[in-house]
Amino acid sequence: MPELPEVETIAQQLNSKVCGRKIRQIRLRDPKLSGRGLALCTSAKVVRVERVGKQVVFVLKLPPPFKGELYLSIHLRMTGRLIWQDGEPSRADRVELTERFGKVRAELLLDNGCVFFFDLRRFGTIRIEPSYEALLPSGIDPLTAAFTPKRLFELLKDGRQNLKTWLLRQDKLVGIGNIYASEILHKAALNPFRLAGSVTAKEVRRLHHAVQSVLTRAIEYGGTSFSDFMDSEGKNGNYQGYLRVYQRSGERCGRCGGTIEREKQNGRSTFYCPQCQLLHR
DNA sequence: ATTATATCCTGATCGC
DNA sequence: TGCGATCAGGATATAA
Repeated sequence: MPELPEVETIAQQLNSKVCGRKIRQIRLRDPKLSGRGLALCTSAKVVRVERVGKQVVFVLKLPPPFKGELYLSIHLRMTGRLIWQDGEPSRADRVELTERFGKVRAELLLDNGCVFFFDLRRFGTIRIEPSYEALLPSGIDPLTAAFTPKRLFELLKDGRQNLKTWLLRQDKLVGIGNIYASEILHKAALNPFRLAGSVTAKEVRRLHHAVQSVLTRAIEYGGTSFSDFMDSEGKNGNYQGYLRVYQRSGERCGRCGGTIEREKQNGRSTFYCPQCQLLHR
């Protein structure tokens, strides 16, 4: 389940492989995927690969006579994976990859290798946009300078949802999913059941710091691998060893020794320590 | 207008 | 052994 750190990891890795390379062809192997605009990408050059929200975006420069850039966005949703393979993929390569990751949903053939898109549950999407603005989600990216405690406070202040559910809202902050929402609230020692709008200025500063530090640290460790995430090399991330609450119900809280619990909020599991996170409501 | 819920998918797991 | 039910959760369409 790729969230911001996992998508960032994949985008960085792919960028190092395909920056400056030429796209030879894009093949869609799943009729559920829209092929709109994809033909335009043939012979385009990859300017860079970057993360935009939770999307992996290939910034493309079109061959003459076209002008300007084109944006190929892949959203991995729940189970999407992008796996890089050097050189021309052989029949044996495909067989091996399919055994590991399932059916190929799409493939991007470049002049130095191939990006395979696997996606067990097929929630992921591919789309082409003619402008960068069209890609931008409405929420603010928590790893940009625009994300300040003041801004966070303003966003939170009218929130009538519980804090945990609020953190998952991509129209407010982009990139946080179910794993990091729990981790962030634990780090900030905040009650997941609190009304978002009830958080004080002091608490907002703690939350702001927790958002940035948890996400940054997770990127440093190459993301979290639970069941579905693997990087573009097909390897696991390492942050799962540093998770404090997620999937740790029944274990001891590393901060206060309390027992971590799991509870559903709006249909999604939340992991938290009742002893050090429920002090304020 | 804002928030809650159903939906999309498939494989793993569980109780009977 | 097998079968149906449940769970996992990102984002969106639809309902409340």
